[in-house]
Amino acid sequence: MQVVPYKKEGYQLLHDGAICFSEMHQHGIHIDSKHLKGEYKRLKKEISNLSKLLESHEEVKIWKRKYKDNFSFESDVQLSDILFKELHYEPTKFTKIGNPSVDKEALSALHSSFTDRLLKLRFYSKIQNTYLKSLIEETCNGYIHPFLNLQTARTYRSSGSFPNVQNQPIRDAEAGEIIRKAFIPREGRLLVGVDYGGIEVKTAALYHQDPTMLGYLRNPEEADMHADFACLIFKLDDLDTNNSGENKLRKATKNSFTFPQFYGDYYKNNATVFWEWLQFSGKKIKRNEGPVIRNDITIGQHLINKGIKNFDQFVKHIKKVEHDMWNKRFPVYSKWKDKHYKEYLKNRFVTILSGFVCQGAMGKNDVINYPIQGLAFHCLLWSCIRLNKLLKKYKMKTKLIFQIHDEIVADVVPEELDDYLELLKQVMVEDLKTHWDFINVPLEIEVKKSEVDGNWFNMEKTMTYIN
DNA sequence: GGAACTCGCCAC
DNA sequence: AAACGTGGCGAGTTCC
Repeated sequence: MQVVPYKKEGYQLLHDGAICFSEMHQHGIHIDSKHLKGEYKRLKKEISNLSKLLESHEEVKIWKRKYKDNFSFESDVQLSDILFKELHYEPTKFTKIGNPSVDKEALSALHSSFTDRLLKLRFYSKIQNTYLKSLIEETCNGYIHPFLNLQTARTYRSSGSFPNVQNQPIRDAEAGEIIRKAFIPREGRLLVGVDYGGIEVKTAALYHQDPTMLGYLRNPEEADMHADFACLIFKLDDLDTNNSGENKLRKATKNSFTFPQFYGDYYKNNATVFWEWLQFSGKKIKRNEGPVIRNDITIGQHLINKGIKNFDQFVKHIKKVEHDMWNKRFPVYSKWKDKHYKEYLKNRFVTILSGFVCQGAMGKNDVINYPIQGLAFHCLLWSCIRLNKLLKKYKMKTKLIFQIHDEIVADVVPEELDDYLELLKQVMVEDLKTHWDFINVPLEIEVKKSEVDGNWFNMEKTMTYIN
């Protein structure tokens, strides 16, 4: 599989992008070394305490007896051997090549104090070895200078390395706090992050032009796609986003159904993920389970009232919603996917609107996803290049420092903050649409900022802007 | 002692 | 018929 620019425009984008990223690389990110070293020490102690506690478990005694000097808590091979061969636990999950899995899900399923403790150790070890350690190693005179690569991803997205700034923890609050507090602005400055809202859904629409989807994107005040799907899935007449339980259902729908469907997932997986989200304990739905919705009833009770009493019935229902999604709600999107894939089978390549060709052996999901994902990133790349040029042109001291696919982070001088925000609006929302006139949906940016001398963990939402 | 592999897990 | 897209990286393991 190969991706190449096929228009001069595509080539130019990468050329300018490489220069821009190399300047961001030179700018570097200010790092709180004291915080890093303190946390590293703290976790070392934490891990050592957990190790000691683990020694008392029967499983570890057997493990150590068998592996002697080679024993390691980090060895999945050893762990798998002890649990499933020595102790004869029943595996619930298997790896790609068919070995019993010892990932988080598999270990949690064993419900033992030993595996719970081991998972905790593994979590701290991940933070320590993957994040703290590499940040400490890469820090030079108080700064890291991470690489942002344009030559590696099949989709012509970017990647990051030494260290990879694109996968720093955030979803887990504890890990996020430990790591992101180390990312700080230059003295007397603040960090400002800006990201494009829903950019992949929008770039998809630029290809398929489904009228229903265009409607959602053009009327964000009146139409809410995720809420609409939540209503279908949970058999609700409408959804009240001010009700916290119902808002949870909307979020679960977005993460367990709508987005996975766009990436090419299917109803059976969706249903399984929903079960986790809703925290349903067994196959049979119980009256007292799940988030509480209006009139103080649980979603468990509500589903039972609507005739969905167990997992199998729920799966069948999701299958129906999936069918409705692609055949009734988004038939034009659906037809585009088929047509686009057939064209690939005929030509053996597909093009990206920003001026690239994807060619070679690809699966159906790849053929559909690459042009969408690539173009979404190219929107950000174009903005990065333009912003960087204008900051230099206006002789501003504010610097772009890194980028995460649909987000740009800058180190901002407080006196320049308002000007920088204006630049963001102008470039990311207005100028990009002029540059690529095929963008016929509104663009939206969301801006977060830290305090002056703050950090990347404590970011506060400051502005959204839609055109 | 390094290359290539597996597995697990972090991000968008 | 098939079944979630893109990456980086650490630790352990195996092979040469």
